[in-house]
Amino acid sequence: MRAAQRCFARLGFFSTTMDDVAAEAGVSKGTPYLYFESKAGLFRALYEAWSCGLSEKMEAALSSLPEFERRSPRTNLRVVLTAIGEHVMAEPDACRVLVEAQAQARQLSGIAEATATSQAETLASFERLLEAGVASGEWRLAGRADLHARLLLAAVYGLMSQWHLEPDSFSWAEAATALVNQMSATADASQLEAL
Amino acid sequence: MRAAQRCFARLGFFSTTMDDVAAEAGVSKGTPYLYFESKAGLFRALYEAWSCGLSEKMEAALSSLPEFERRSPRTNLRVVLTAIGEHVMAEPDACRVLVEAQAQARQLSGIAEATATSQAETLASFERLLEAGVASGEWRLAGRADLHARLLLAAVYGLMSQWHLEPDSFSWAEAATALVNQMSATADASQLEAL
Amino acid sequence: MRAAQRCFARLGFFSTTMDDVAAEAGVSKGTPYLYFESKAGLFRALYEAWSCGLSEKMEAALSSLPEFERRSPRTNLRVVLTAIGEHVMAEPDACRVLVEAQAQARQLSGIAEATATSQAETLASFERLLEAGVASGEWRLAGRADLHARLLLAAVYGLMSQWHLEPDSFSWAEAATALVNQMSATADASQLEAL
Amino acid sequence: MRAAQRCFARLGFFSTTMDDVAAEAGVSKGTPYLYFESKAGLFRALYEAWSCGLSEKMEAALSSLPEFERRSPRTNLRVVLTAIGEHVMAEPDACRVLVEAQAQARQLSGIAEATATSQAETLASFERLLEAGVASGEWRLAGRADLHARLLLAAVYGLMSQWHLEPDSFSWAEAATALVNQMSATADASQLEAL
DNA sequence: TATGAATGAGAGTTCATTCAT
DNA sequence: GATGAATGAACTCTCATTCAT
Repeated sequence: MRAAQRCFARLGFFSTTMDDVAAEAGVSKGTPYLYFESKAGLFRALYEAWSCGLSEKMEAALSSLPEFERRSPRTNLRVVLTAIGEHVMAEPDACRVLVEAQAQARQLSGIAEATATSQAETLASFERLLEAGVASGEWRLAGRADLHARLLLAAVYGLMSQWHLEPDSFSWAEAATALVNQMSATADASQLEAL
Repeated sequence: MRAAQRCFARLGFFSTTMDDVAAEAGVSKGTPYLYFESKAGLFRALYEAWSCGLSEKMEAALSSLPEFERRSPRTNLRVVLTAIGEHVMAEPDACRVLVEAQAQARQLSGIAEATATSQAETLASFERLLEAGVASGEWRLAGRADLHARLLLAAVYGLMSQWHLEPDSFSWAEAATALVNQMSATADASQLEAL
Repeated sequence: MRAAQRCFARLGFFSTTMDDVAAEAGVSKGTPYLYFESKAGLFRALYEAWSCGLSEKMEAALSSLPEFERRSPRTNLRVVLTAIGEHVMAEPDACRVLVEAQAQARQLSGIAEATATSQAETLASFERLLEAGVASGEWRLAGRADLHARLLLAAVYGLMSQWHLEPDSFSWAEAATALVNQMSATADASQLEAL
Repeated sequence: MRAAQRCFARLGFFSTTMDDVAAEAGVSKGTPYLYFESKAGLFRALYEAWSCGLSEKMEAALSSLPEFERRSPRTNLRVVLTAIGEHVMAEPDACRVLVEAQAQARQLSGIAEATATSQAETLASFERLLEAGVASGEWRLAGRADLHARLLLAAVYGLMSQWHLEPDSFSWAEAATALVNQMSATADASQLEAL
């Protein structure tokens, strides 16, 4: 029942009651318990579904294209960020669930591990992407790929966070482009410096 | 009672009970109500205290130095990011409160406005900073100062968010340096392009 | 749950806890809230049920008899007072609820209007009754039907009030008879005076 | 501190807090406890003061006049009812306290006995008054002096009760006159019947 | 499979009362 | 005598969860 997502997105985990969820889904109070162990379990399921979806989309966006290695790292990064943006904008409610899950990770049983895993995955993806750029010789990051990956992750998470509060305050596409430019410029600058 | 901060930081707003707060503070259940209207009021007070402190530190870090205009924008940015980092690291619990407040802004009565205000302020600070760099002729951002300010904000918030989950997973100082470098490189690149 | 009535009757609205009510009803703490919005709502429901019942009984006692107009006003009044007496004695606990509701009308949200309405109704009933007696030519009240109606109401309420404190201190039937006699004598005296 | 009276009159015993009382009196929270044992004690003191005052006024109104025995029972009754009316209208707040005390007598520790005593006294006063009328030969009540005394008490209490809810809904003076007339007419009628 | 009445632990909050100053 | 900060028991109400139907 992904109608529960709407509730969590609207009210947050703690302010949503199971009655809300049941009502939104058009079923009775006991029904959700037939499919989910508990409120927390339901939330976790939602979180996991979407964060897996995000990972998959990212991977798909990259690896499904045959000439991955030969494309410029700029393009690769843009593809990934665009995939994220599309995923976010396709399901704003899921995005809100994710933002809350991340912020509450330490309080929500079972979420902590899930977010840790998911973050680590995303971080690794970014890192691979950056290192591929370095390996191709086009970028130079002076051994800080992990640091820049983390900055990317931070920026992406920060953008999602702002976006869930005020969806119209900025354009994901522009922000993504700017992020790509920053990263490129940084890599190029390192290049120049190194010369 | 900033001992309440520890509770909120440890358990989050909703999982913290007023009994927890009272016990942590070593007083009895009714006492917090002598100083704060409600649980939400207490949380709001904590949030506001720290986010004001943050603004002040940022402003102080910049404006107290006489030669603001003549310093390089790189330095200015570093000073600000360092001030933020120090504030965060000085009071990790407060930082956690802020991260939660931001994520829960729509559910916590009175917090929504406060976070909006605080974000807008920070955004404006960053924008002024970037524009000063542009005005000095050292930086060039092709009229996207607001966009880059938002990216900065996103990155900072994202870093805080990661840091509150795993304080030791990266170094604030390094991340700040990298951020400064990114911004500089971006500005320089725009410079070059424009030539 | 009219078992709640027993609690309110025994302890009064403020000294009764919802736990008391639940225990008396043999259900658990939360159950009453499935049927009543709040403690005040429960009380109001009880009050309204009984005061409606009272009105109905009064009306029924009078109007169901076909020869209303032709009976002596003495008889009519006695019928009404007897109906009240029976209602009171049938449910002493409800009577106590009513007495408290009346006395606390200004403090109990929602009760004020209800009591005002209920009193106005009863007053109007009494007035109609007295005026019917006047109209029939048997009684004469020199245009003070409203005043005497109010005195009747006061006496009835005063009797209920005393009765709820000490049920055995007097006999409703005798008191009712005496009231009828007073009213008759008053009307007859006005008659005589007027000759 | 009779300023407490205002609070109890306005909000009722249970809805009045000791803070209200202290604030109304312009002293601090602890001060009332220097003069009264407890909230209930304060309430009791108020109740007793006024109900004693009422008794005294009634007695004074009657007995201070030398020719008590020779005056007509009509006049005596009117004097007493007028004394009550004046007492009520002089201190509406006290009247409200009394009405509540009566209604809550069974819940308010120490009030039950006080109201019982006070009611018994008033009842006895009325009875003496009626019996004096009988003894003088002017009235005849066929041995029901106690019953009529009780009706008088009920009417008086009922009037106070209505008056505290809507002070302007009727005139005490008129009501008192009507009551006197009722009683007289009743007595005269008994007289006639007996002839 | 689905229901929804019932549960009961536990939350936030109030307030009469105390007592060191 | 007067204060008012502190107490903590007790209250109303909520809601995740269960289970007989």
